[in-house]
Amino acid sequence: MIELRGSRPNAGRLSRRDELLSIAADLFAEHGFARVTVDDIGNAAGVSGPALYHHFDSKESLLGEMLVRISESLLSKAITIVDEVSLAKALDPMIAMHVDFAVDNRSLITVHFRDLVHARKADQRRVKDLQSAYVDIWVDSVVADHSEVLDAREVRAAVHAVFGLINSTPFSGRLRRDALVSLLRTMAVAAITAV
Amino acid sequence: MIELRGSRPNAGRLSRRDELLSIAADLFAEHGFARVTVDDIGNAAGVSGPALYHHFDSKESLLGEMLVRISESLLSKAITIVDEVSLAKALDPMIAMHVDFAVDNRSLITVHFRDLVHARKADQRRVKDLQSAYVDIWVDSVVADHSEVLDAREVRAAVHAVFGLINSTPFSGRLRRDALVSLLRTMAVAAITAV
DNA sequence: GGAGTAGCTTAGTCACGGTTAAGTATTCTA
DNA sequence: TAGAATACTTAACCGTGACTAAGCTACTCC
Repeated sequence: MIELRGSRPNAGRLSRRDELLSIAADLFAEHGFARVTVDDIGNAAGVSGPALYHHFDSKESLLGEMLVRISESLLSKAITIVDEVSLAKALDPMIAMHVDFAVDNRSLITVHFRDLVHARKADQRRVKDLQSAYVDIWVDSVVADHSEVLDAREVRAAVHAVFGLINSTPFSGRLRRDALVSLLRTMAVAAITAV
Repeated sequence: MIELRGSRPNAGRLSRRDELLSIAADLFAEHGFARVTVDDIGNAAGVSGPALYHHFDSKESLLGEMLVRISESLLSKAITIVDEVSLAKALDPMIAMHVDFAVDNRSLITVHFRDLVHARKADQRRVKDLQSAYVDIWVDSVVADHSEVLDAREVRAAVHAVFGLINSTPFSGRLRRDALVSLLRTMAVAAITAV
């Protein structure tokens, strides 16, 4: 049994940890967290099962880290945008940003709102808080862009609807990337503008 | 230990089977299929665990039936609409129908596209076929309503995006029912019209 | 060149939960 | 009123899969 361990000082540029996270994301997206075993993840990474525990406390904490990262990433991007342009002008670039993310990270999108229930309570809490902050920025941006008074709860529901629209990428089939991006942007703008 | 079995000849009007299906749907929606035990379902129904096996072959087949029912129900409603009005005029009523469904069945919506992976392969196949037929009707309706030639794959992606928009009801918070219905209809129409 | 450490291995252990077995009470039917 | 059918009960089984233990190898850094 010839092993080529060590012949790969860091094959890609991702740390082992990130590599596992990425591999696990694809597996979770395809089969669901509960249906993927620790051995599955190991095998897909070219190592065997329990090796995972040298990088993560548990299967659940791996999931937790994955989900928290996504939420943090989206939130930080939204904050950056709002820092660069005024709140009232932030909506379009945020739509563009979110569409890019959804198109380029279909697996993460799927896992994110399918397997959150499988994460630890504390991680769920953290993810929900981050999401909530993210939604707040969108809501504030929509409100800031309108002169008339809007019902905040209605805007919130509308923002969630737009997320639903954009996050449909896992079902979008094999459309050319730029065609999909342009389609989703157009639809998202039209939908939120109709409120 | 006093049992009131039999003092309830058919408490509601649902058969035991339907009652279990409904209870399980709520539990699955809240915790996810994999996190709900057979005992949980039994307890919530006032019976104990294995009683379930007098009504279903397995936990998985219960899920399968639940998912297939949803898909069948949506498809049959779409077919009814198309039978009543012309294909080109079917879109608005279909949006209204789908919105009503999504608003009134949040649990089912959640389970439907979160726990499909946990169903038997055969049930997954059936659900996907039904969904596909449902999407086809929408796509045909959109195409029929336009005089210019549309890219079918693009329309398909757009329809999925509208589903994502409408199916956001599990995240919509506590908005008045009619306000939510009207919001989602407006946004859906605007989104699909923008294509 | 030896020690630390990162990263892995295989061989278990152990709890959880779906499922089966076997038996009981109630209602329905001939 | 037998006895079939329905709907349940509790107790037990047992496969699966997360996780632990203990030990090996090969780099890196003084």
